[in-house]
Amino acid sequence: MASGKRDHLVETALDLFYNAGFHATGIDKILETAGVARMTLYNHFKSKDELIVAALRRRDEKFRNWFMRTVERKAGKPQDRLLAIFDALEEWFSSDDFSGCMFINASAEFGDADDPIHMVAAEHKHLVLRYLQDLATETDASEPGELANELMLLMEGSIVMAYVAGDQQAASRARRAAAKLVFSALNNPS
Amino acid sequence: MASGKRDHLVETALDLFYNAGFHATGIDKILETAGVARMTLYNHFKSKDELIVAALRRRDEKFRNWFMRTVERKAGKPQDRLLAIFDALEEWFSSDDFSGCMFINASAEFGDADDPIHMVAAEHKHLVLRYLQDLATETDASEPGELANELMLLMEGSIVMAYVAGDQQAASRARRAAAKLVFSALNNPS
DNA sequence: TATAATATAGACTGATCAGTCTATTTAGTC
DNA sequence: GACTAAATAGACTGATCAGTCTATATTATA
Repeated sequence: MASGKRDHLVETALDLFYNAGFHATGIDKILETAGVARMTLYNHFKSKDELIVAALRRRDEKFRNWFMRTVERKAGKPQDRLLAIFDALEEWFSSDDFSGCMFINASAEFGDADDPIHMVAAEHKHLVLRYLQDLATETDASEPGELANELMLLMEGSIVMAYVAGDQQAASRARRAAAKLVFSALNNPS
Repeated sequence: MASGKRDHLVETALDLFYNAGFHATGIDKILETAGVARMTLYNHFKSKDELIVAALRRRDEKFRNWFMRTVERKAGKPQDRLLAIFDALEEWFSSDDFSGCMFINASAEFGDADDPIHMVAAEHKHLVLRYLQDLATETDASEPGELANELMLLMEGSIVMAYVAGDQQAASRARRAAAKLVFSALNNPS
């Protein structure tokens, strides 16, 4: 058994960090919530920053799994899946514990691009972008890479508008814009 | 003289909060940097949170002034200005002290939508959106409100990709996507 | 020069922070 | 039952946190 305590700590830290922020969540709060002893944490992680990195890696794994499964459940044809992205986002935004994108939040608190925490956030965005590129490549888009980047911008923009400005329609707005860009990419061979 | 000390405190706090984050920046650091006494701060502000709100209000004022002036300097015709938005962003992204959008960062640390700090951030996004709507209304776009919302998504998305993922081309990518949406809005009366 | 407002230094509180250490107990393996 | 690894409680450090208080000094106005 590769330590269920470690798993439980990561999961607990993930929830607390996501809902209350990284600096605002103290080690004591995590230990108390997880019901785990202090030294158990420091036997598994060298520092709080390492725990943060572990929590972000788990979040990346869980989020992308959920995201890809949801997109692929909502639509079958490639170009439909490009729009289903925004249906998945809408579901996310309206869920009870939506607190924005944890990786945008992490970058906000750890702004140095060389910080390992920031680097995990960057990596997450690259992985999401790669997924969009995979989807776009399956369509007849003239430049799938460019289309994927455009949809990525709309995706990130809708996350920000939903979270910061509280725009309830951010996802559907992004979807309509995406439809135009997809249409354009499919009908404008360059 | 309406207290130059207060102004100096707000300005100093603005710089520190923007570069290092809100929780990570202590009162002591602000006082030391500003060269101001402790009680001077607490005579002007009831709490750190009030200072944060004041700093964000100043940032909103300074940023939007710079942004609008820059857009209007870069282009004259309404539809050109809609694209000049992204030239202004490119300038911002490549400046030395770019640390993302301070209001996105603030929302990340103060996630509760009812928090006065989060509310100032939301207000900022609404004001930026209103500016885009004003620009779009001056064009012949069939639905200027929708176009403005679409460009807003691209703008916020490019900020995220530039800051979190370190995408150096985020602004120019957004500009190309915006050009397609502007073209679509000008040639598809609905 | 007298008055009043503003700013000063710096001590102080009580809480919280991340991280270390020790001694004990629990749990799994042979 | 013996041995080993993992987890436990909890005290402790030294730093830092936001915020309060006091007594003094500076500054501007009248």
